Amino acid sequence: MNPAEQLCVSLLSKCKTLKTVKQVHAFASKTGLDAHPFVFGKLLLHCAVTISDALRYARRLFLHFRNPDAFMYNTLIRGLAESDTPHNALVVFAEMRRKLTDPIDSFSFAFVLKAAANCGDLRDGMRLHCQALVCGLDTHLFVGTTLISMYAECGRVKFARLVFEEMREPNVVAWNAILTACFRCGDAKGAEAMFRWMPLRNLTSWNILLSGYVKTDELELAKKAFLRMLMKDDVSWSTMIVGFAQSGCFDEAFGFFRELQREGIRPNEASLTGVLSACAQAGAFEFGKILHGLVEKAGLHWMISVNNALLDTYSKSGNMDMARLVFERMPEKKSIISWTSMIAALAMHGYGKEAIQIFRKMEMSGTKPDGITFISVLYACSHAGLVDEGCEYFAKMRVLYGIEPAIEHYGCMVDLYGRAGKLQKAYDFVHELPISPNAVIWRTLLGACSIHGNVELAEQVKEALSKLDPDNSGDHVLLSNVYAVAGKWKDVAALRRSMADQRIKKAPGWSVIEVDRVMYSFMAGKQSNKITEEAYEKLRGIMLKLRVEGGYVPEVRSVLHDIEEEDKEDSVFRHSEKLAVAFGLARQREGQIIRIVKNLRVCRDCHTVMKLISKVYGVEIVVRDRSRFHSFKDGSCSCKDYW
DNA sequence: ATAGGGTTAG
Repeated sequence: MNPAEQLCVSLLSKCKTLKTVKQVHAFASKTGLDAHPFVFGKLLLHCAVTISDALRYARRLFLHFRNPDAFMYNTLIRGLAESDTPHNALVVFAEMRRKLTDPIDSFSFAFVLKAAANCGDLRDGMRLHCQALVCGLDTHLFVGTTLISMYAECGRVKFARLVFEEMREPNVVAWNAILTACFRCGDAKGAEAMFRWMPLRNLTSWNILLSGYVKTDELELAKKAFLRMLMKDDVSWSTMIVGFAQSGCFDEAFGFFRELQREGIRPNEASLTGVLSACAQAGAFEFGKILHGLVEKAGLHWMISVNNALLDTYSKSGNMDMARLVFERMPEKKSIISWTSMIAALAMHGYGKEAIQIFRKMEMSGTKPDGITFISVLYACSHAGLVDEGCEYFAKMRVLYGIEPAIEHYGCMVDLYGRAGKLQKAYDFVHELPISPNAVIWRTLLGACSIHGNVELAEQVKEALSKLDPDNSGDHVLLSNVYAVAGKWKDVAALRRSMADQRIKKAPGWSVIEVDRVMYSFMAGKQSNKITEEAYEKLRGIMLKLRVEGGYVPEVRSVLHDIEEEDKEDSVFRHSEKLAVAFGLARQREGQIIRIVKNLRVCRDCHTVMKLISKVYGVEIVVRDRSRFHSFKDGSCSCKDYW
C-alpha cells in the first residue's frame, strides 16, 4: 500500500458513523485511491459492518466484488451476525461453502456460530457444531469458545460444559465463556464455583461475576465483589450503575456515578444511560441537564441509546420541550425504543392525540411496533379518554402486526373502559378474558370504581383481590375511599378495624422538590423540622389567600377516616404535595417553574388547590404523579381534570 | 463483560 492508501485506511478506522465512511469513500474514489479495490474494499467493508445501521451499505459494496475471498465473506458474516437479522449470516455462510473451495477456517465458524447464538436457534447451532467437528475445528480455542456461548444462549449449560471439557488448554477467554454460560442459564452456584476454580482470571472475569450477580438480583453480592476488585474499568462501573438503576435504587446508582467521576474514569454510553435512567426515575430535572452536558462532553450525543435515555429523562422530569428537541434531532435512524419513549412521554403529559400521531408517523417510517409500543399507545388513549381509538388499536395489534395481547394490554383496556366510566363494559371485558386476570387487572377495575363511586362493583372486585393479593394496603384504602365518597362511614370504620387487625398500614405519601440543586422531601403527618415548619407557615398564608381570592372550598370527600369536618380539612391540608408547593413558592425565584415529584397520585383537593395557586400566584406548577404529569397554568391543568 | 421504552394503586 502506498502512503495515500494507508491514510485512507487509518481514516476509516476512526469512522464512527455511516456518514463519515461515505465521505472517505467519496474522497477515495475521487482521487483514484480505490484503484486498488481489493485492499481498499476489504477495509471499507470491514469498517461498514462494524457500524450500526451501515449494513445495507456494506451489502451493496459486497456485491461490487466479483470474487470475494474468505476474509470478505467472514467480514460480512460477522456484520450480519451482530445485526437484527442474524439469520442472514447463516445464509451467507452456506453460500460461502458452495462457492469457495478453500477449507473453512476457524474464523468463519466463530462468526457464524455467533449468528446462530443470536438467533437462539439450537438446531442450526448443532448442525454447525457437527460441521466444525468434521473439519476438526471443534476443540479449537476460538471455535470452542463460541460454541460454548452459542449453547449458553440456547439455554444448554450441559452442552456448553461438554464442549469446555473437550478443550485441551482453555485460555482465559474460554473460562470466561463457560462462566458466562453458567450465569446465563441460571446456574449461579455453578458459576461461583467456576469462578473460584479458575486458574487464570482477568478483569473481564470479574466483570462477568459482577453482571451475573446483577442479573440474579444479588446486588449486595455484586457490591462485595466490586469492593474486592483491585482493578476496575468503565465496564465494572457501568455494571454497578446500571444494576442499581434497574432495580429502582436510584440513589445508589447516583452514588456509584459520582464515585466514578471522582476516580477520574470517563463515563461511557452504558454508565451514562444507566445514570440517566436513574435520573428519569427520580425525576431530577437539574441533574438531568448536567448529565446532558456530560454526554456532549464525552462526545456520545450521536448514539441512539444515549439519546433515548436523554429523551426519557427529560420527559420524566417534566420538560417536554427538551424531550421533543432530543427526539427531532436524533441521529441516523430512530429505534423502536425512541418511538415508544416519545409516545409514552406525550401520553404521560396528556397529549393523547399527539401520541397517536407519532404512532402513525412511526408506522409510515417503516418501523414495526412491538408489544411495549402498544402498551404506550393504549395508555395514551386511556389517559386522554380516547375510548374508540383505544379499541381500534387494540384490534389492530393482532390483526395488522400479529402481536398477541399480553396481560398488560388487557390491563390497559380495562383502564380505558373503566376510567371513561364504562364500568359494566370493563367488568364484562374482565370476565371474557382468555387468561385468568391478575391482581393488577382487578386493581385497575377497583380504581375505576373509586373514580366513579360504584360501591357494589367495588365490593365484588375487592373480594377477588383479597384472594389474589390480600396484603396490599392500597386496595384497602381504595375501597375505603369508595365507602367514604358514598358516606358509608360504618363500612369505613369496619374496614379500618380489619386493616388494623391484619396490621396493614397505609403507605405514606411523599413529595420531593428540587430547589437550588438540593432535593427536599415532604411527608404528610407528624415529623416536624425547620423545613416543614417553613412550608406550613407559607401554606397557611396561601390557603387563606385562596379562600379569599380564589373562592376555594376544601374538598374532603376522599379522606380515609370518619372524623369531624374540620379535622378532615386539616388532613387534606397536610398532604405532602401542598407542602412542597408552598416551599417552592417560598424559596424559588420568581417566574421559575415549580416542579414536584410525588410517589402517589394527586388527590382531588390538591389538584384543585394547584389550579388555584397557578392562577392566583401566576406561577406554573408541574407535578409528576405516580403515573403521569399535571401541568398547572392559569387555573387549569394539562390533564383536563381527567385522570 | 456494561445500555435505552411499558399496565394499576395508597
